[in-house]
Amino acid sequence: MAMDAMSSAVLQGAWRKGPWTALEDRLLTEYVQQQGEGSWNSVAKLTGLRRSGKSCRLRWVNYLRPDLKRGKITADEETVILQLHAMLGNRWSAIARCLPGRTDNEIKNYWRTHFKKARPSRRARAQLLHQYQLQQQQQHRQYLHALHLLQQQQQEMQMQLQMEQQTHQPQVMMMQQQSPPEEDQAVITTVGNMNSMEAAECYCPCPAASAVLDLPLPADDEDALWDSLWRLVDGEDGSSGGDSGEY
DNA sequence: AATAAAGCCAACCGCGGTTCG
DNA sequence: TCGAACCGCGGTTGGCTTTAT
Repeated sequence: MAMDAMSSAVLQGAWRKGPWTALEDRLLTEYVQQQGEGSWNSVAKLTGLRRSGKSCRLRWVNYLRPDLKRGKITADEETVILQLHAMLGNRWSAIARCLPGRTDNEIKNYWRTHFKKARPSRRARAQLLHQYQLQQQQQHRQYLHALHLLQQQQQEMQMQLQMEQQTHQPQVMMMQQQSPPEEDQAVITTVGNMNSMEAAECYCPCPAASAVLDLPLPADDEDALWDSLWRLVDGEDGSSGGDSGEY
């Protein structure tokens, strides 16, 4: 009996895995037609399917749902995927909700196979560029602010030294105990401990990002630039191999 | 024609959030 | 309030198919 097999499977934890058969598909479809979606863990109890609730849900959502759109991703859908991915990142389910009939798994697989290491669309490139420019501007402002505070501090110390020389009074010690606000102190400490090269890297931490700011670029250099950018986005250090795990 | 490499996709796994008793 | 069960999501894997050599 199916129920006997199911009970045994449940008790032993021996859920069936691997590709679904036509019979399993039919049982699951009938279950959803009668019970509706949800309560996936009760599918095995009511149908005799030796599949976990998780597996049943996945099979239904990704393959059996009647509103699924079959066939290749169209150019329009591809555009939507690229635009939404530029905005949302790897939030596949959110992207899928904007593409009726497509599943998050389908979109995820499509992205991986078509765009994972490919040159981004113009819009996606513009977005990436914009992010870099904002980051650079923010770092530039922080750098200038830190420099300004450093100069102020140096001027104050010079004035103190001059006053000390003029009055021969130990006021310097008193003045040195006055501290700038905490956050300024942190910046001063950070920048103050840097040599000029480190400060420059703080402002402009990677060659690819620097190059972005120098647009427009010759077409030949642009490809190299985007390669650099992708490596940066992927977090590569130049020694990575294989294709598992990274986006 | 044989075979290695790459492409593709269905399915599984682990984790985090939500619901319920 | 807390813990177990359930659900959904993103990442990863395994295997089949197609393409290149």
